Amino acid sequence: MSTIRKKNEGKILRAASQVFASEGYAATKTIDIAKLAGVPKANVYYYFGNKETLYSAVLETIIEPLLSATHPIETIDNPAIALTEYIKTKLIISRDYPYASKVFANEIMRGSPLLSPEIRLRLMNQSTFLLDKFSQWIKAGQMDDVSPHHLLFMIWSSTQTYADFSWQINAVMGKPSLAASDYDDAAQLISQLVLRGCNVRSCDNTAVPASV
Amino acid sequence: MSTIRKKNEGKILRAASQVFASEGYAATKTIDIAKLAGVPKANVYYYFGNKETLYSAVLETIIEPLLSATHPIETIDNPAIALTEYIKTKLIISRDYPYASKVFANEIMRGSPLLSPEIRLRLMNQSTFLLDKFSQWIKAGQMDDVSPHHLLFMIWSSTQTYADFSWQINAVMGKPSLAASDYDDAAQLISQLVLRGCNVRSCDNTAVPASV
DNA sequence: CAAAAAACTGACCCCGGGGTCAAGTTTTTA
DNA sequence: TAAAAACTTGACCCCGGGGTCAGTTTTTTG
Repeated sequence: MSTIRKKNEGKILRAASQVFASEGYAATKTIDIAKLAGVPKANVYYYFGNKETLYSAVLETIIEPLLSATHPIETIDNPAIALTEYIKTKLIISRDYPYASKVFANEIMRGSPLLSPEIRLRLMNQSTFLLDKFSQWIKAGQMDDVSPHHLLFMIWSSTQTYADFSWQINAVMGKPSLAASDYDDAAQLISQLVLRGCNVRSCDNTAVPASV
Repeated sequence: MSTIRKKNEGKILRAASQVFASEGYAATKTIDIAKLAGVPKANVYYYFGNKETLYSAVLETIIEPLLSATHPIETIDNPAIALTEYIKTKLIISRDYPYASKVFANEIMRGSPLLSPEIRLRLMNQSTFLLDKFSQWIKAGQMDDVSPHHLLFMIWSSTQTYADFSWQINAVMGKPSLAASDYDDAAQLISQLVLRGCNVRSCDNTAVPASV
């Protein structure tokens, strides 16, 4: 791929992420993406063919980070550390890919009509893996007998919310945007609720946050 | 208001909730609302004037339940019971108003461009009230010194997610729709995480769920 | 350095969906 | 029971936005 192509696809993709995130797929006008990217509208079509392909390309950008977010759960034995790291990773995704995260969330809300079946499958496999892992930990007595499904939904939603509802969160926090420390605070709170709430045992008792 | 008007406005409003929820504002065609309601498109305009007014009317339907959800926090002194009831109420809203909840969530995600300033204000006041209450409990030593903001976001997101991401949740649960007991399980899990996670003290120790 | 390939762009097409309207029909009112 | 008010509806208008294209410029290739 020529460097010109790479550069322009990048510009358009970044602009598209922003506009799709703030307007939603249907309300997005390709002319607005073009304007934000600083290219004529016809160029958007030259590089991506049509609006839906461009949208799919935006979706693709978040899949990789999303699929590798489970890395801590796959590689760390200690459930307290694994969960803490997973939560941290999910929050970092919300922070570092705010636009694509939002686009992805919207897609899922609509029943993922434009998501490729292959990606759907990989995401379903990932959630099955997570549920299995939680069940194992419960069986092994490493955490209380909570519902793995609902625990998973809680972790997903409370981390994802920082991207999806950033407007609301900024308003309630009374600031125009969150600082790195705010994400740290969120990670700390969510981890604490999960670890203490499920009574997660840590082998080396370094992972459970100190109580007051 | 004539009964004919009431009946038809109701039909159209219910249809509109569904279509707006599943398609989003921009992608919704008024003809689809009309079809679902079983009336000609011109009737939709006869009763609601235009698409945006109809959309606002749908939004209005969820405001009342949403604003009264804080009732437990306002009236119950015991934080353990108050929080448990609040979480339960929020989940019931997700369950009983799945369409309007989704429409509302979408509106908030977009920075609430179509929400009336008056409602915005009332919602902001409500969140300030909740934050104050949490702070009071912390100050009074009734719960650990957690971040009220992040705790609030966690409660909002983990209850709201059952409406917003119902597709995903049903898929991961492996069923076409959730049963009442699933919502009970969710309420139980979320309450447990909050109460134990924040070490909420209950005056009469009936509210903290038993550990395993 | 020519000619082929890639990139660029303004002008244009076209259709789908929001919204209107005029001519009805039904219901209410006095 | 008549006429006013409320309701119904098919047909229509219109424009905005997705998408195209032909002609040009720039870059690459051999």
